[in-house]
Amino acid sequence: MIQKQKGCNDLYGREAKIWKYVDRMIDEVMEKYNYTYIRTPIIEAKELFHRGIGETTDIVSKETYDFVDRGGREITLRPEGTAGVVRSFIENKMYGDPNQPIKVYYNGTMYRYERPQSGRDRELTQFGMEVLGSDDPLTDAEVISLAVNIYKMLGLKEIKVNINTLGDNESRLRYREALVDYFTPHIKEFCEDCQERLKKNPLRILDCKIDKDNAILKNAPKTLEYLNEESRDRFEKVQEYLEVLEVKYEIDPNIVRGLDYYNHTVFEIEAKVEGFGANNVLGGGGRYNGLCEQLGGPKTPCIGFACGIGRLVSALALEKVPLPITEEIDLFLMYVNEEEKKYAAYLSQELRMAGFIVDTEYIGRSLKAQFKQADRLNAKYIAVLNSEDLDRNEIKMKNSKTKEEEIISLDAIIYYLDEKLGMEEEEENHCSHECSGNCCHHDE
RNA sequence: GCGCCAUUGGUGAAGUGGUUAACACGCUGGUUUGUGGCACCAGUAUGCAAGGGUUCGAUCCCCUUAUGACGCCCCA
Repeated sequence: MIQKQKGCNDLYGREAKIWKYVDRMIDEVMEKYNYTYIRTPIIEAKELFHRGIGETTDIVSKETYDFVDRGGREITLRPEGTAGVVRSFIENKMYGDPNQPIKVYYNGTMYRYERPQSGRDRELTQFGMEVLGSDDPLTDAEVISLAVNIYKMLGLKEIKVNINTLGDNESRLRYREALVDYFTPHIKEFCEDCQERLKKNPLRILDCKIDKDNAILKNAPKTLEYLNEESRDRFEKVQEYLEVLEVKYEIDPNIVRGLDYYNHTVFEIEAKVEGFGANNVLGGGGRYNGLCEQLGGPKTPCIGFACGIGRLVSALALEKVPLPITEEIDLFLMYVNEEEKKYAAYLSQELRMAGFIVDTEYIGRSLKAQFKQADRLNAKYIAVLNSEDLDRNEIKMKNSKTKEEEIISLDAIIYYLDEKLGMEEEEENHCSHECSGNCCHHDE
């Protein structure tokens, strides 16, 4: 048997409906914030990621899918969304658009050659947004609140926002040096990974899981102490705007983002749900004022955010958030003989065009089995086609719930369904029944 | 890249170095000459991830590969 590739997933059935729903909600919220959709290619020049994300990051040094195409070009499957968006911004000269800043969002698959585990796949779907062309701290706050609002809109309650600032390049470099100076005399007391990190990315030592209780680590210099005045003011402004936007957040000086291009504001949004695996970060982002220039474009301040949809969907499931996913059809058409079957085919098409969700029998089941099938499909109504009825221009309709049967005129079927289904909907809106799961969507 | 555990019908799974691989659900048919969801009866893996090895004999032991779960590194 040919199996799917490691760490990739087939999406179908109920799960696919959930993803589609999440996609729709993302579109809806993004539209309100006036972000426009952008789709960039999954394949890009290898160089884009090497120059953009940083040669030393693991993501680029050992986790990309690289190949040489038939024309000898070095291609990489995108491991994240930002680099492609910035490439597009430069290539399409969006910086020349009078309508600044450019606010875009994307939603697509990314590829990382990693060992799969809980919350991590090789093919992952992320949505994210980028604001290109503004250094206003309000954009930082807005991107964070936008992300939070998407989670809220979907019904997630247990989320936590952690923010930090890396400062501008000058502050960042000074801090990095201070850290190296601080840790170097004691590095032997730390784990092997940390010894390696001291050389490659000393900021990472700060959130080491093994050495987290080490007093030396706890007393390590904090980013905030190394900010120059401008960076500190900027960070304060971001916090002021977050308060205006009523976003609850915590400052976590240990947040270090994985990609080299970040400076100033960085943030992560965690799901605080029982049962989430080791990877409980739903999404993260930050400001990257240097990336555009680094990729050969004009100096352009930008900020962005990205979220793994797989993790988001898991969080929704773990929090048991009710979703408006319908798994019902309006009508199932049953038949036995060929004449009835032809009429069923014709009638189902007519009714579908009239706006109803209609299904019928395709594999020659017995009438009894067709009833079971209608039941499985959660058909609200069942039409039992009978040659004799049809000859009289009539059809027998059965309400699945009440078991009531009525013989009605074929000419009246659309009117009949409209009325009956409309009544049901009204009942649902009043929500007289116990919704134990996913039939109703309650606004808070 | 490293570690640990796993892989048995449509599904959830039990199980053993040796004639017919439990049980449950589902599915199909019947009891019911065209009305289901209940009940009862019958049928439903020549097969235990793939390949190789050990053995008189392997689903069970060993090796390799693939995939899955979880963790480390790293990251969303």
